[in-house]
Amino acid sequence: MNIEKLLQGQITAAIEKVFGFTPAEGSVQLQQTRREFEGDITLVVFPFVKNARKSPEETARLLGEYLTQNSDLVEDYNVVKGFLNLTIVREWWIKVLANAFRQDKFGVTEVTDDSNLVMIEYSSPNTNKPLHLGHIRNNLLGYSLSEIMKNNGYKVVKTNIVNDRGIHICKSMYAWQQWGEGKTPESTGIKGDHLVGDFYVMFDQQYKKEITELKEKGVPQEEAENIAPSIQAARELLRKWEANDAETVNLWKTMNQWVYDGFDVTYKEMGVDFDKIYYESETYLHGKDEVLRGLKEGIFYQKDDSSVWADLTPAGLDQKLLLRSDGTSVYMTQDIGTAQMRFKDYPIDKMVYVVGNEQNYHFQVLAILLDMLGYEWGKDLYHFSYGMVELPSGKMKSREGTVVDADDLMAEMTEVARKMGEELGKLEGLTKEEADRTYKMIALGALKYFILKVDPKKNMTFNPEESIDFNGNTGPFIQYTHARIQSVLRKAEDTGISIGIDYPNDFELEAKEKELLKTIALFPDAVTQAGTEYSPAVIANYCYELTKQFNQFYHDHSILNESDPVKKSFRLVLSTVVVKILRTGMGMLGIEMPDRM
RNA sequence: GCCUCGGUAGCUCAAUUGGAUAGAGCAACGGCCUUCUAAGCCGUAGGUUAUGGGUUCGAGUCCCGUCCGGGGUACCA
Repeated sequence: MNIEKLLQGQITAAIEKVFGFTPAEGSVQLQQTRREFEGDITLVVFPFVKNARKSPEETARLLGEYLTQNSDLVEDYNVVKGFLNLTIVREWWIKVLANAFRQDKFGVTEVTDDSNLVMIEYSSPNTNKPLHLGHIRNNLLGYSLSEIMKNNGYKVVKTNIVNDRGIHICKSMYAWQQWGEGKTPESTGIKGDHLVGDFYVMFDQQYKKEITELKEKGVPQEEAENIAPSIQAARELLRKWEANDAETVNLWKTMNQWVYDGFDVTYKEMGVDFDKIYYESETYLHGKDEVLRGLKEGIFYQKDDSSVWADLTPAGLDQKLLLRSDGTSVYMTQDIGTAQMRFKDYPIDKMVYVVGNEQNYHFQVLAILLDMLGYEWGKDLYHFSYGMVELPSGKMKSREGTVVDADDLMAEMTEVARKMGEELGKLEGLTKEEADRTYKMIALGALKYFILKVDPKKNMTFNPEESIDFNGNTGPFIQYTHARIQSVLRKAEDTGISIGIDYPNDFELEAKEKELLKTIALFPDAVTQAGTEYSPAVIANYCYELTKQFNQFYHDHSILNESDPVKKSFRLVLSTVVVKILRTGMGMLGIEMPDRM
């Protein structure tokens, strides 16, 4: 039950009664009362002053007077300029707490058999190099979004399309053939994805060298890029692969497997997973079939060089290539095939692609193409377009060695967490395993929160020089508060205090307690908003706000040493509910909450 | 060139979608541990919201211009 919705109805009725007109749809605007003013909920009265034919102050005063007299929710009011600040009866806030305490899953919508199914694609790596910071943002957003949708009552299928095929992996394969000396992850002790990535770098160095040499001989840049022996060799591998050459396919399988094994470790460390994995090598042929069908049905057209194109000028766009002149497929072809397979495999109500904003155009086109091909769900696909992660020096560039490696970053953060934890010496009673688990929890909490608290649509800056904070508006701050509450609750349990949710009529709330209750009451709205806006940041900011509120309360009022048993009981309920919300909320960000730290 | 997204405190980010005196954290400075975990709490300082106009009771938010930056505009993905 939502206080604003209830009030909206009462205020509409009040306006009709007091001023004799019906307010326009959506004109009853309610907001949280700012902390510097008295009151809980504020009505903006400007939209009504014209019809009320009174000054803003007078309009507000008359409404406030009426509501205080006639509403069971409003116990007092005050007017500041055109703002009517309403004080909600104390019983309401107590009821909110009791509700949250009793409910098994406060603030979330449970999934039922009738729930809509949303498929969320995220991660979708190339298999020629290890995951980096950019992938981390993608993975964290995708995982978090999945959790948020689940908590908004959707069935969720998490999916990953692995780009296992193409010129990029052939480059690593060629380099391995040239300079690999039979090296494997086992023989070198190097994680598979990193090993393959090393060869990709080797290829690039060789390729660059060849281009330079050719240019010195007077070959123009563009031609040099095209005829360099290494790129020719890589292309030859791609041709052999497409022709199903046994040796090539074997090497491809072997090296991809190294990468998958490496990715598995990274995903596990990051705490993300998938329900269904698609491989481009299996979907691209379906895409090709679809494009050829489109050609036969006159939806697409062919040029003299036999390349296949779509005419998107009716949609205000350009011409788009779908098959190369040599018949091989492009990125778009593959995505058409993947989409088709997915809709065959699952009863998808909504398809979400978690892909960076550099591909906005691609997904705009994909939606149109699917629509042209006759899939009614095509235009409904949702591109969850997020911003890039930049370094203080600008964009990350793998060639310049400025990429922040995912494995390294997580390991470094864990070390920082360990050092700090050992300095503070708070985990002394724990076994080494428990302490290690906690340090990892804190490190990942810091990293995940740092990334997810930012509006996903915006670019963000990451400075690898300054390690991520553990104080202030951070994951560990919230984790720490959770651990402190758990500690109090453990002690309460040990002493066998009974906690109840029935309070006498004269039970008074402290100011900090009421602030906390108001914030608790907002949790369901935050979950809903995060779902409709596809925004983990909404959850992160909410959790921070709640945590801050709790810490202020915790600082000012003792829980276990409170002499009044009713107050003590009330505060324990309050603490229990905060723990519950933080676990649910941070869970939606993929962040675990330690009981000690 | 064209399309598109953005510019908020020294730094990293908010701002209930057009509402009150633009808020947090970090960094700086000053307080608070004999008391439920100080990874905490309180305070000081920090802003012409890139810039010029417009719309209205009200603009960081909407419209137009200018400047600066990102991305896209590939027979790359």
